Amino acid sequence: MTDTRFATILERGVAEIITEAELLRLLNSGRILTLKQGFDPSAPDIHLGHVVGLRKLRQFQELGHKVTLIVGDWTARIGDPSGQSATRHMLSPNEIENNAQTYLEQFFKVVDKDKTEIRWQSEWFSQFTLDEVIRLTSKFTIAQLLAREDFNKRYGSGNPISLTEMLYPLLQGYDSIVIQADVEFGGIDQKFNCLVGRELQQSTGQPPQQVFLVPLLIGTDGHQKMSKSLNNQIGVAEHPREIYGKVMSIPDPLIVDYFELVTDVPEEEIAEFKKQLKSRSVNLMNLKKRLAHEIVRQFHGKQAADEAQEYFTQVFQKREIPKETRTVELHGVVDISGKIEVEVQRDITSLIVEAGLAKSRSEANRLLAQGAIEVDGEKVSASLVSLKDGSIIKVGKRRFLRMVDSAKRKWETANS
RNA sequence: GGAGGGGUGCCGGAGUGGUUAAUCGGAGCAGACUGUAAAUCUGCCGCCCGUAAGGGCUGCGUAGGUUCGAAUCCUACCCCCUCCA
Repeated sequence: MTDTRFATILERGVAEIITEAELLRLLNSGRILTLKQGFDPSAPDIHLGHVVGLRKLRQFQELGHKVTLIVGDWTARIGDPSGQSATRHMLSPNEIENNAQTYLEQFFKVVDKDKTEIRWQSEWFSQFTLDEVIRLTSKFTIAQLLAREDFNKRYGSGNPISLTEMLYPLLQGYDSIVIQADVEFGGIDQKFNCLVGRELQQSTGQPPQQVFLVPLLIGTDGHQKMSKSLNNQIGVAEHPREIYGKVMSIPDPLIVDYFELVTDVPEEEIAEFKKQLKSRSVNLMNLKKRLAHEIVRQFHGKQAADEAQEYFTQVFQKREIPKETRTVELHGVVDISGKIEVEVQRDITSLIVEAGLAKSRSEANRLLAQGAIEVDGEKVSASLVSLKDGSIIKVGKRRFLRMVDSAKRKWETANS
């Protein structure tokens, strides 16, 4: 915009900035800004949806600013307002601690640890008195809270809203006062909560924080925002192959969004992609492979990304057996007298249940009946199958198992 | 304080005495097609035993009861929601 130095940071992957002019002024002031980011330790796993905002934090850090990460151990205790039947159990201090730990590990895959300060809500909320609660709540009216879209919808349609849900944004806002946040980051769905922080800061004479809202990333289902509870997420801590595969499975129209929001691929290149997509002069699958590679590399390094790509090509495009497969001991190939039996009969359904390729015996039976099980490339229909050392069992498209008989191997080395 | 509505499988939501492991939709899984895309078609979709045919167990908020038989009827209890005050 006005300043080319901040062009990318203020334009790419941004849903809304409140207020942009003020934020620009702060950026130009030369002051080290306090960037606020909060999280509830109730959901420790970070997925690509979170990464959109975290990447922004990172970009600000690269300009020299400082992140203050707030561990919402108190808001998590109240329970995030979203479930109707959500019988949310109180998190134990232990769980919170563990969740926070997991979260931090993943958080610092994106955000610079050295420029981050971690604060716990309990530092201030555990001392909170009723007097302070009353003072805090007195600053807001029901009408103000009902202005929030989701509350309003629920209220209008006769759905319940609990008091603690109303308290939630106030607590989050209070955090901003304590750490004197200059900018709060969040997804566009956090707009209301962040704005409450602004109001609260003003009411105590603090300059109001700027609010930096990023778009919500659509999940692998192609419709709804990425979220763990919708099971359409791609977690940053997932296995590289898994991340790669999940990216490959996103619907095509999402490709450009993903490039923009979760990769560093330059804007010009993305513009080129768009052009190519329009004229259909690019192979979509290759573009997607590039995307998947970029994303895996970001969290697990180039080597892992290469490996995941190779795996994908091999297993899904060429339909080959992956090089490394889980192995399972196949007993009984060598009989008591030491003679080698070439094959052994095994009950395939119980075998794949034991190996964890199917959840239950019933499921295994179903898979068998549906022709989803192959042994050494041959579809299996009876439950008794002949296996030998080195046999490969394939269940569905992507579950593999290699049978190994170490006794046989030993026998062979001993007799050679 | 008063009145009313409701608790069914992962989710939504039918079902008011037997043919109900429970209609239907979504999600999920598998097969065909394929680019682990989209679209489409087909099948599956509680657990256990059985190669199979088949059998057993558990299940409609909880606990009892009526009945040859209950998600469905009765009793008590628990929980949730809405409206009025």
